[in-house]
Amino acid sequence: MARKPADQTVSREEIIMAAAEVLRRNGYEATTMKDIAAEVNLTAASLYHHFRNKDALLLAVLEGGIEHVIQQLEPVALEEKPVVEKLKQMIAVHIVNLANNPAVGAAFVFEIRALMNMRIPPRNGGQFGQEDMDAFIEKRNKFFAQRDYFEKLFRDVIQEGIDRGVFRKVDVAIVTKALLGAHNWVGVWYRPDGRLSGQEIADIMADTFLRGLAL
Amino acid sequence: MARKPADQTVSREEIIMAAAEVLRRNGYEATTMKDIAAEVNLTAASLYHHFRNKDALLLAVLEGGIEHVIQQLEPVALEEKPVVEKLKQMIAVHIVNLANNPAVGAAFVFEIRALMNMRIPPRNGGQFGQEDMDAFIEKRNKFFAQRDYFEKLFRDVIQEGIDRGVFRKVDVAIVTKALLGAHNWVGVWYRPDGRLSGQEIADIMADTFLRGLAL
DNA sequence: GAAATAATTAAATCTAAATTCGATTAAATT
DNA sequence: AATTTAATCGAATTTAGATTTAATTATTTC
Repeated sequence: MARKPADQTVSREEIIMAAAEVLRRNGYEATTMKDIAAEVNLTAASLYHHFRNKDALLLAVLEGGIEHVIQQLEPVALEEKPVVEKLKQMIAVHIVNLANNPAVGAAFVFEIRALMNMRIPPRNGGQFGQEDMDAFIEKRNKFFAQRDYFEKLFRDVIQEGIDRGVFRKVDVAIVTKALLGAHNWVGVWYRPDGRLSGQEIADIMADTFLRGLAL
Repeated sequence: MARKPADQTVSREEIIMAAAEVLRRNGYEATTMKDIAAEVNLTAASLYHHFRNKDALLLAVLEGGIEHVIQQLEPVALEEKPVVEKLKQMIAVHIVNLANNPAVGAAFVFEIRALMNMRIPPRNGGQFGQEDMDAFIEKRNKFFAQRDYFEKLFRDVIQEGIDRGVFRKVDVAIVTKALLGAHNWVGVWYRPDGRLSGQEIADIMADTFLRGLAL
């Protein structure tokens, strides 16, 4: 036989979402292609029709996540408006994102290391050609650049606040790491059925953090 | 042959430290027994003389870490002194710990999931008896209890500050998670050769956070 | 210094997981 | 309707890695 009779066909996007969810539960290394496939009612072999290999699938999860956040964050960060408002809104965007998709958020915290340490070419070599490797490495580097840019968006706004005399003179690098650490952790502990919504959590955190920055 | 001639014999503690370091680099699932063994100039087989299996080794890393922190944190948390001072000191203890041993700190952030999802008995079953499993599960539960207790120490001090009218009325659960998230992240980005010492980072973070709590 | 114990190793086992392959069916195009 | 392209599967391949075993040497202990 081949192909399940009555069932729907599965899209690339659906696989990425499913992968994120399985990754959240088990982590990259502990997740098997079979696990991911099962989540969308496919066999492991079928996944290779959509992604070159497991690494490419992880990268796709992370890429999708960062692009989505940056796309929402950038306009706010670059807008001309009071820094306090701006930062408050950025915090909300980030945390609400994390709450809406904790799986992707958790991947950010947990799986970036897997991406860093990834052996290229992959373990068994496979039919990976030089071009495949180059393409993968380029995508990966782009991802890291976006991650750094994401952090920079926050850092720059905090710096702007200091320059404008709205925030006190803090160590911007450290304070930014502290803020993002608090955020990232949300992706780890947040549960959709919890007491508070993403927006409520964001408000509490923004409030506390902004008081910490106030003169 | 057997046993290296002139070399020193390796202790359980040394293996635990080595494991933490390798874990920090690669993560639990991606770390092989061979990797850990190499770090202490042993073969993989030798590790089984010191630990029942890979899981037990991870548990030992985490156990050692939490016990060490709690041991330092508890006296401070339970001491009778101004809450502000107390919390400041607790933050310093935690962060300095993380900075002194980022490997263990990173294990906390990254590897707890591996411990949660761990299949007992382990993959190939091995010579694991019911007693072994029971012992492992008990140790694991104890670890989780300690982790919760650790978080409670911080939560209680923040609550105390509110009760005494020293801190404003914040959502204690969320604010505690935010604080610990910021801390945990230190274990991820901190580098011993970086610009600031653990104590300096702690001071900056404590300062910002305490202002966030102030009335 | 013999016997027990601790630490180590090489080699063998055993399994799970990534990936490939060839066949098959569905859907879209021409 | 014929052909191409997309999606799927089962089975085979390959490999790495955890764990076991049996042997070897070092260190205590009596």
